[in-house]
Amino acid sequence: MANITDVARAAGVSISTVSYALSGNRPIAAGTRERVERAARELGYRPNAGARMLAGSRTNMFALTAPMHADTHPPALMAFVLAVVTAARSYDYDVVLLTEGEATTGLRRVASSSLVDGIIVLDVTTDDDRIDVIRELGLPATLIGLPADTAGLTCVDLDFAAAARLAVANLTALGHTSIGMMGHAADLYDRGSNYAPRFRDAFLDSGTAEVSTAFHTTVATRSGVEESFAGLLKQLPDMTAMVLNCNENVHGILLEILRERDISVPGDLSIVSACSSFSTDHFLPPLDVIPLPALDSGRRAVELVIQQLAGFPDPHVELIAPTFQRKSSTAAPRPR
Amino acid sequence: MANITDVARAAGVSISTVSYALSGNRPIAAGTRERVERAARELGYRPNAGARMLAGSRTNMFALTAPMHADTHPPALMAFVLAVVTAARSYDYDVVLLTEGEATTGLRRVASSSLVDGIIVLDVTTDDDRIDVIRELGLPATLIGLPADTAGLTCVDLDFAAAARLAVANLTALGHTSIGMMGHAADLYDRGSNYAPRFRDAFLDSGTAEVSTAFHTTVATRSGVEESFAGLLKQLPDMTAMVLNCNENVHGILLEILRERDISVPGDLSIVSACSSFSTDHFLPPLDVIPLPALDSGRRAVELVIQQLAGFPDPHVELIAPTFQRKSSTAAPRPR
DNA sequence: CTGAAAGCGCTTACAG
DNA sequence: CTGAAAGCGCTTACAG
Repeated sequence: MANITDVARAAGVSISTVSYALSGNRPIAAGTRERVERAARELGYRPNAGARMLAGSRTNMFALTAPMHADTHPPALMAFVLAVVTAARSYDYDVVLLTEGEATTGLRRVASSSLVDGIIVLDVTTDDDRIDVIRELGLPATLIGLPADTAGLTCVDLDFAAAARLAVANLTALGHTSIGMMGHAADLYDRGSNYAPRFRDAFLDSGTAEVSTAFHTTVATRSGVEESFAGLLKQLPDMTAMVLNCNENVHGILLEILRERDISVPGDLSIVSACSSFSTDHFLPPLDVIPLPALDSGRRAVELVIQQLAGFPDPHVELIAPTFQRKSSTAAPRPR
Repeated sequence: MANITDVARAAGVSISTVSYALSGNRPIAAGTRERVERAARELGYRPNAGARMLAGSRTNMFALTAPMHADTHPPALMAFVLAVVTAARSYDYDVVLLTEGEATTGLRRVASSSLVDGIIVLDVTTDDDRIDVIRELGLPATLIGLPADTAGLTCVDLDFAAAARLAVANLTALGHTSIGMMGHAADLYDRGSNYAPRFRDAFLDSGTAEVSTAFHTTVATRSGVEESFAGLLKQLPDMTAMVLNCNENVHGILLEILRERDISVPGDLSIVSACSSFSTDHFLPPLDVIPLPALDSGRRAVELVIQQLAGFPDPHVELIAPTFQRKSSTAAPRPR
């Protein structure tokens, strides 16, 4: 493995010139830079990571803490993880993964050993143990998700309330006035996560004198979905549209039930899938969707850590605006 | 952040004694070691990661290359990723995640910058670009999955052929003689992955004069599952048992179809779910399952890299024996 | 049983 | 525009 001395010798310059030429940290004569670059290329030189961390002010490493607990939807978590890694690489950062088992201790460890320059926190819950550690460490960090107290923290998240309003707005624009929402399992609304209640509350608040809304939790089984659907129909006998904020299986089961009962989508019932981490294209019909923006969230989280590293702390909460993707599952309600 | 000099001063010893006392790399008087340990604890000392990498022969970092392509089942990938990270941590190793976008270049990069001591390769396909790079780099590495040519490589994988035989053996032991297999989508058998065909071939080879077997690919939609099921019944009109080697949605859809047709499980039809990365407990009935051993695979992959680091290369393929978990979806076939 | 010192490979002030 | 040198914080042969 060629080191900086080898490159300097090959290029006929000093090692400091090699360092500066490759890092761009000071102006170098064009000819010199070219000779250095060629020598580096020919020798397959890559700066030693450990030496760089030790000598420089940056480690070029982020920690990504990605716990996996009962409520975690693995595909969604995976999407965020990949988004963060990809975004980090675009800034020449590598990502060290920290798991549930070593959540707070892992953060302390990577921070105090100066392994990482910054931290990205995934799947934040309302009262998350990791939050206090993040505050205490004072390292650049961005949370994806909202804890109860965001003071002093930088957070990115989908605007779940706006997503609910957007779903309803699209349906009311088509003429719907009776809209049911099939939600997650009940315990998700009681436990630490807050995205589910944020969506639900904004959905219910969208109800007006003209537009009736109703909400029902859903257990992700056949009977659970049947019960949820029946519960919504009981509250809204004239329901012509549904907003789904629940997992992929529930989507499939619901469409199944509708098919059996000859309720056509979108003829008899319009459906919008909201905050979904999966594609809705394989459903019959493909469902209109407000996607969970994993890619945007990951990219933005990385950008915000990079900004903090550049000396602009500016703690704040950034809510990502939802987008509506029209597929084939919404239409005007049938005239009565 | 306290460094080794601070600890040495506090403990009244030299920095080499601190290093040796904490690493255990040479015998230290008990009293001295205790003083050093206390000083380190009180100062919250943690060796600087970069300095350690540079001075030592180890970086205490692994690279985990986890591509996500069309055939990847995200929850399964996530399970392997978490298993590897957890296992690595038990050896005081951190894991840097490499994604699809930077598969081969990422491996070269982390290797030539001496960022990692070893590599774990996930989701290996038959002709995987990363394999040549792994061979070329010569770093300790373990693949989870089997490439076409395993010469010189260390590989861990579930014994998919044994899993197929185990599924069939459990069913024949109950008296079944006509067993259908619902497989993945057709293109998975044509493309790079080899676990799917390994399972299928061993399944079909389990057929004997007494036991008939049939296989059908399955598209993960309602109509796809119906078609697959019909295809199996056509080949095996007396089918009394099924082996599922397909994704979670197909499981749910199949059970749905059976319920509609009043085919009871396991009364009329026994079912075994094979090589599944998800729990089968939430199905009605909970399905007997041969789990995909993500935890074991990850742990074993890490152990094998650690062994290579210790100077025992010993390239070989290690197939993990499948295990059968009885739930409530198999029974003796109804007497005709 | 312990210490003084070399050296790992960089980055970056300090000089010219 | 470039170089010589200090220094980052460790590990580990070398000495005693």
